[in-house]
Amino acid sequence: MGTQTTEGVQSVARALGLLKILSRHDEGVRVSDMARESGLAVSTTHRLLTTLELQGFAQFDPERALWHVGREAFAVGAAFGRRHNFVAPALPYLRRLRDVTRETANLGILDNDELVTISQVESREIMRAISPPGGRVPAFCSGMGKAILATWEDADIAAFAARTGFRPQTGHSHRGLETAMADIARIRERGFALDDEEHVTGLRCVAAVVWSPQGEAACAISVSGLAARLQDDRIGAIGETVARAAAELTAKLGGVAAPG
Amino acid sequence: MGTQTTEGVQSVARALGLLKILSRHDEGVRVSDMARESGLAVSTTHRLLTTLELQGFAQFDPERALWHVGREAFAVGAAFGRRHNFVAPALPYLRRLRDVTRETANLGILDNDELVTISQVESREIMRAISPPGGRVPAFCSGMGKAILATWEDADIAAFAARTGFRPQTGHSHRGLETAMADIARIRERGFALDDEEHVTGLRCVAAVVWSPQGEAACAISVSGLAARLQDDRIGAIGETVARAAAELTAKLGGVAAPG
DNA sequence: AAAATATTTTCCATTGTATGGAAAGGTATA
DNA sequence: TATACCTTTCCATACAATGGAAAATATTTT
Repeated sequence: MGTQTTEGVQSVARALGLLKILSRHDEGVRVSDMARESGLAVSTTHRLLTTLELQGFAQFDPERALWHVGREAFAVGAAFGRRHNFVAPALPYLRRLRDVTRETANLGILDNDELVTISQVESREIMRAISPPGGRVPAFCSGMGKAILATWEDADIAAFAARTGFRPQTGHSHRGLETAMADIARIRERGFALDDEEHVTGLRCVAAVVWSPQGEAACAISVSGLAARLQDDRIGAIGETVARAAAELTAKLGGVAAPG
Repeated sequence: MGTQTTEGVQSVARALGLLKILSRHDEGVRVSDMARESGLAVSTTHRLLTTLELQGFAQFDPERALWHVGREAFAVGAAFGRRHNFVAPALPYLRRLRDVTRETANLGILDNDELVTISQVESREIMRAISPPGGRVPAFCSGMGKAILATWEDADIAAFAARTGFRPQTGHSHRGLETAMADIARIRERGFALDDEEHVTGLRCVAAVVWSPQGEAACAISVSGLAARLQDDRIGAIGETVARAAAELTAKLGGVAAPG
């Protein structure tokens, strides 16, 4: 029996899984706990960790017998950050958004059909922002996701919906193409997207798209906060503020809005 | 024949190697080039890349048929950054060092018996700093490395030297314990270390250690520049400047210099 | 201090899984 | 259209990954 197409190369998938577990435990993890959490045999876990260590992706603290993420993982991850180098120039804009609105400002990209929050201003720590769960959201349940989708051709959006489904997160989430496209139309018209408790109940989010030099959506920025505070009468003004910040960031990055 | 103890689990080591290659090519790499660079069969390379992609560690751009580092690598690498969270608070001090000395300011840690430069002010990009080759240096050939070693017990330094050797990089590098310990003694006395073209010919570096709250060396900071510019008459003043910055950073981090 | 318990690390035969050649399926270039 | 190059899939084979068990360590209990 050869390679499983669903999982890829078994040992590699397992090792990467261990790496993910390590990244969730800043305080360090013991081999036996790793084995428990991953469901692998202790000996297998140990052998995979040793391999990760030999390559610098894991780090073992012999004093406390704890495993950590290693420097190579950092070095490799840095390459991803470099490719998305709009993060650093975006920070001043996010900060200003935060200061003006007094709400949390976010930056996200569409990756692997989901919206990933890459940066967020409040903690001011870039790295911190990505890992917290909730960083990945189905695109249709996210203001930033919808803002990016709205830049696509209708046919592409429909194909995307057919492929990924809607995966509604709350009672407010889209669950059909008609209402979603109506929302998309409003986004195009207004120049910003509203996530009205579609991801988390009680949370609203106003987002606008940032364009790349290629005339495609590079990322989106947003302001998110409690629905109780982000009430309808503020949405228009905040939406315009976010859209303006997005336009400024687009200019700063040398981006251009797609024609049409 | 079972697992090779030198390499660990073969497929995992290979996959991690591919990740490292990906991280060296921000512009993206094609499968066949990856195969060439790694020495693996094309089909094997493709299968491993697919596995990495399934786990989010690699990303495939179907338009251009190019492979990139994926978001999970970023998320996992972020965990390493979090553990070494003295990087962010150090930046203002590094900037000031750079401004005062007009030379490059660096921050490094001892990891895996080598000195790894984690951050460096000039580009202001934290992430950029770690990847460039030269980031890893044998501890005895580095100002920061020697500054950290100088905080250890003599016996520990000797054991370290016995274990790792000196691995001299230039004609000026240490290659014996006697001269190295004499250097260490001078470092302890003056409060800063001098790398006098011991790593790269023509490059000098002045470093001082930053202490952790546990009274151990947390990291080191340094100023590096051309030997032609960092001449003897400036070393004393720069050394004191670096040592002062290191002391301030230590205080900021709640660290304490070890007694004795 | 000694015994008991828990955890890490090594070993090894067995089997399942990773492998690379080859062929099929695509996409640019001439 | 034909040619060349590249990506992707398939498959029999052999080799490398596996997990149980034992050895070596560390930690806790008596």
